[in-house]
Amino acid sequence: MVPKLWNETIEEHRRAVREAILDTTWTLVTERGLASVTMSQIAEKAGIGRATLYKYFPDVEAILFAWHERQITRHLEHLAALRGQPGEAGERLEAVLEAFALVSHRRGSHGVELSALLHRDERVAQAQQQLLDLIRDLLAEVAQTGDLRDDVTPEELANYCLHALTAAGNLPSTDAVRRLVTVTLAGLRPQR
Amino acid sequence: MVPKLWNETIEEHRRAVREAILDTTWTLVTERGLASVTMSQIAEKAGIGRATLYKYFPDVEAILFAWHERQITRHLEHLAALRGQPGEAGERLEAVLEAFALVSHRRGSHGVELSALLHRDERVAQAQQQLLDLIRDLLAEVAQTGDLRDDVTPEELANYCLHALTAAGNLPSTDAVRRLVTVTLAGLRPQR
DNA sequence: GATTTTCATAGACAAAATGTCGCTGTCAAT
DNA sequence: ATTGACAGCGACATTTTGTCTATGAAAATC
Repeated sequence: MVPKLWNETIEEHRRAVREAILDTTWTLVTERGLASVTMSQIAEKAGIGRATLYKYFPDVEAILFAWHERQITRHLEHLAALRGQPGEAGERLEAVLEAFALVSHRRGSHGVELSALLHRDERVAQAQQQLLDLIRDLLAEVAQTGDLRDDVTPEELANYCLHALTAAGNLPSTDAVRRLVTVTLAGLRPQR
Repeated sequence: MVPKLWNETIEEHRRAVREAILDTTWTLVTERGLASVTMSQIAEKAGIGRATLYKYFPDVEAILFAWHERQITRHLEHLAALRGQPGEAGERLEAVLEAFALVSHRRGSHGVELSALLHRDERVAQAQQQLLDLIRDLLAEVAQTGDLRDDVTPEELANYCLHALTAAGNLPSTDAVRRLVTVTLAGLRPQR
């Protein structure tokens, strides 16, 4: 799993080992379930000594934190790119929300499982906050155009959006995800 | 923690021990976090022998499953009672959704944490399904009155509701929870 | 009322997992 | 070429786990 001899620089090597640990751990979690994953198993499957593993992470939870942080960061980059594109604020909002819903849909109930479990972690919470900020700011933009209800703050609406869209994890088809986005957006519009 | 001598019937005693195990485990989880909770700790804190604990539950995960099942059952009874009261379908829907949101609000992020983690369990999934069914049926009733959008099935709308309302766990005040319910309901109404 | 059966409890043991220390060998800087 | 830094891992003490068995109290039977 991990190159035995260091062909690259040492820093690059450490990064590669770290990645391998993260991937291996995630594989084990999806295969055997969360509770049965041990440091011993991870080390063996990753092809490194158990003591070495402890040089990288203090325990299984820390590995899962790191894995989840990596996931969130990737998704954040994706969503930030969508948000930064040219166009109407309303359209960009829809694009971002749909992208988030599709991510939730792909990872199914597994991802939700962990994201909830790991909420307590400092860095994960921070990444989640960035996600919330991104939506909040976009909602504030939409508010400028008058296409947003004004009886609830963008902050609270962003919180509503993220939770509502995690429902995509339970849906069977991408069509259903589309409908979910539509419904969620309907909650945001100004009320007569 | 647990009565040493059996003053009650034996069945009653077992139930009491079981409850004590559930409560103790939950206390430990909230105090020290999920990963650090062991069967040894639980047995010690509950005041029973470790081997005895294994007669009740095979591992920590099973205890958490049971705890969560108990929680869901309690909430289900509460919500079912609200649903069965007399009155307009729309009003009962609002009452049920608000009650669910308040439950999510009270347990904060902790409860959500676990409810997600434990989704894989058979019985918990079943209980969650009952919750979904309850909302779905109520939504179908509302549909009869024409106060529900008809481009999405009650099934999917129920899924949307439950997830959107778990956002209450992140909210600071019950006023904010009220607003969340309002927004969520807005997503359900027929679109012009 | 005496007995037998049932079963809750916990002591004890083996196996597994954990966390750490120290030695070995490689990389990088001087 | 020498040396400091550090990745890797063997090995040990400790903790946790899972199970087996003995003890004794409650319930059932006679």
